[in-house]
Amino acid sequence: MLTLQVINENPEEVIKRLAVKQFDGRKPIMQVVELDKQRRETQKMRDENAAQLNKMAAQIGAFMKQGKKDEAQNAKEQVAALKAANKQIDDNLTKIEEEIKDTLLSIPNMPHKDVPEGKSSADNVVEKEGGVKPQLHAEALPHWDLAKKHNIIDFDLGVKITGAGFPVYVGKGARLQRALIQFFLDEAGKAGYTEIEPPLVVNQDSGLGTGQLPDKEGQMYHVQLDDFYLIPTAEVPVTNMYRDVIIPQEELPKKNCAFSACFRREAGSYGKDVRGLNRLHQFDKVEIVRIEKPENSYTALEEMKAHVQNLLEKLELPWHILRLCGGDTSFTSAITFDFEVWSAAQQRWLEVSSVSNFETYQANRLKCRYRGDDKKTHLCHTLNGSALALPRIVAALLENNQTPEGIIKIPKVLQHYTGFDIID
RNA sequence: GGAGAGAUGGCAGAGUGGUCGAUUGCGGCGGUCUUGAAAACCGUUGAGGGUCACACCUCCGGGGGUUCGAAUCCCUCUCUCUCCGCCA
Repeated sequence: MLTLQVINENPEEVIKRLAVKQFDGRKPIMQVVELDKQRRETQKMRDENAAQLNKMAAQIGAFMKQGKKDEAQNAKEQVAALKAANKQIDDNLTKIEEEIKDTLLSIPNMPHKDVPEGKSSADNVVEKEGGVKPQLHAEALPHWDLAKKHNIIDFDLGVKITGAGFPVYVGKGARLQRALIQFFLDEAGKAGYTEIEPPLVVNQDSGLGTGQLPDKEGQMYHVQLDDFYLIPTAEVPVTNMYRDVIIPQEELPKKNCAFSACFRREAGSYGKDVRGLNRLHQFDKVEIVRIEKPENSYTALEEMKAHVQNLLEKLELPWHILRLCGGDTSFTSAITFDFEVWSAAQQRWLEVSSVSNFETYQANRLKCRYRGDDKKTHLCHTLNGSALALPRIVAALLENNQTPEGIIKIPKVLQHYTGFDIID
């Protein structure tokens, strides 16, 4: 969530920048400013009463010690009246604080100044591209047909065992998954990211910390018996490692990577967009997460983009980078770049990575801080990106690398991991 | 799952109703001494709110209660440890 400090400093500027995200912030921002003023006044009253009460309690203690029973009794009666008054103020203060928090939670992150105007994905800007789109032969198949033909991914079996969106990878298909995971983790390791194997279920506090809760409650699988949530991305457990932590500044940046299965309910999705591997309820992903000092976070963001680009180039896939417009940038993000790969048989781009800088928005909720040269605590910047999500990479690899001979070629860089160079 | 013990500042560990936001040790930081370092000695060292700055307020796992007054008593939740059982 945004900090009160930023909002109080220049509410008009905040409103203006939120408008880039197609968010009308006037009402909530002004409400926060007003509520915060009330909070300060109310707290002042409460504190003064509390100080008075503390003083009298100490006095009573002194009277008791000296055996002045009457004076003590007299003071006790005065305290009772004060206490009743303070209870009222205290309740009021709690109410105001809750209202401020709820309002703050309803306000999205401010977009960075480099985020382009725009309402929807149609307004995203292609920033950079690379690779060559392959020309497929006449009998080329989409990946779901290829998966069936070569018996490497069984969607029907997944439906039988669990339901739609939970494919079963078989033989070389399973091996390819493992190869990609290993490849991505190795590359992240080489780039200086410390590998984490996180829990796949998290508690409510963690969901709140990274912003999945309360607004995206319906998108996560909820284990009701224990009140746990299946993670939609490793970002959740990994970023929450730094919840309620003050990091010595010499330990920054924190660079972590993690492989995990990801679980998403994807309520409301349907149609051709969800065919085959295009959209799943369970999928594999390697995530990179960084905790940075504010002055370094945009350099870090560029490094992360370069890292993802490098992965796609090594996999020899046609790619491009989208700079998301305000309307398409997520609630918590200040700026986001999406990477898409060209799926030759489907003749469409598939999103395989999303790299974002959240600046202090997540850190404020997480209370993730560092101690600066001034010996004071400051909020960190948090960033994350997929590096990479598997299913659509697999879709593109299968489709783009199929040959007229009816085999699928494995990119060189993966052969060492798969142990085979073709799927026949 | 059964029985018991516990949760205090970066760590260790006192504190069982009154000036305790918390003894002490370690660690950290600053200084004295030293050519430099170590040792020794002195000082300092939690977070948040509030203020121009002070004052002041809140926080001893979370929530609630008793009391003029709670780290200390009561209720409740969560977590940790030990023993037993089960088990990849």
